[in-house]
Amino acid sequence: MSSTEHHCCGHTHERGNFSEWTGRLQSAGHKLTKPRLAVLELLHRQEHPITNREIHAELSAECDLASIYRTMHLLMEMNLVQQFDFGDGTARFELMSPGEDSHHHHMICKQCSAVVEVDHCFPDSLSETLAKHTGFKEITHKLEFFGLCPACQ
Amino acid sequence: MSSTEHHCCGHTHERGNFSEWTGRLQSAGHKLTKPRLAVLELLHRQEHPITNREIHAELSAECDLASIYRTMHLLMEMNLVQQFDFGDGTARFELMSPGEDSHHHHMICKQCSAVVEVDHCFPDSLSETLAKHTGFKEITHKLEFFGLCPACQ
DNA sequence: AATCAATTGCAAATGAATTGCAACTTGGCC
DNA sequence: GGCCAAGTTGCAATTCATTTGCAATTGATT
Repeated sequence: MSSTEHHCCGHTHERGNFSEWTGRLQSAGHKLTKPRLAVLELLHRQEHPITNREIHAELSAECDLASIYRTMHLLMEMNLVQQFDFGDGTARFELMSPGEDSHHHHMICKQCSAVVEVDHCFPDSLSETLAKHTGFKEITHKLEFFGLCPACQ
Repeated sequence: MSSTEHHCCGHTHERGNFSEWTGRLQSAGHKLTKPRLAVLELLHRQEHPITNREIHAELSAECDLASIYRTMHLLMEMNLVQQFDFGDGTARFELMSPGEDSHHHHMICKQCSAVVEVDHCFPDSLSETLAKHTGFKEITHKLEFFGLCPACQ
């Protein structure tokens, strides 16, 4: 067991605390397995959304690809991750603090795929207008921006 | 040849004129083949974006699925169709009048998949704001709305 | 009508995501 | 600490959208 150095109190280098997520899992009756902990820990260190394949590339020793997909489904159901679509046909996921509204979007460079977070969200105001115009309810949206980053221009 | 009733002057029931698209294809050096004409004609009759599989279901007699995919790539390169992503893992396409700015979005019912066009789009000035904040250029975006349509509420 | 490059159909390949199932952990219980 | 049942995992096989290789066909040109 040389690759799993995460003891019960060894998380001093990380921002936030794991118990936020592990607690949620456990109190919902889910097991705290090695693959789930590994995936959570990896997600926790990311600055930007990451694909299941990328996660598997890092965790191939501790976790099967299929389990990563299954873990991600679970985390989605529990609203612990947000899924994004950067338009390249593979889903990307980002860990989300439970409860907190972490609604945001991204700007992706068409050339080098650099990612910048976009915290402003314009469509929220539009959603209400749209609700009136269309009669739809419970409106959500998907919005991502694409462009050329400074380095690629 | 009972299913292909499209003679050279028999388009009286259609809005717009085909030559807008066929002309573009031809003058760009592409052949006016039966599959391409069939796809264009079908796209031309659609109110909403349609998938390649849906197109193939209607045109299985005149056109192979692979050719539909290839035709769609061609039309995309030539900016004659717009591609949309309704979040279900299959691309949808909509014919676009050449030149004309047909930028728009959609509202899709999460339950019955009903589609409504959304012509409103937040002002371009916001894209400029983003450009300033992020340093990105040539900014485009993908935006779709999801909700419950009146019938499904 | 002949020619040739572009295009097609078919079948096989790719890549993301899902699933069946036997073997294996986790967490609760004694 | 060891046992057990339910929940999970790994692996392999499957599904579904999309792409591609290639030989046969077709459209445009002469």
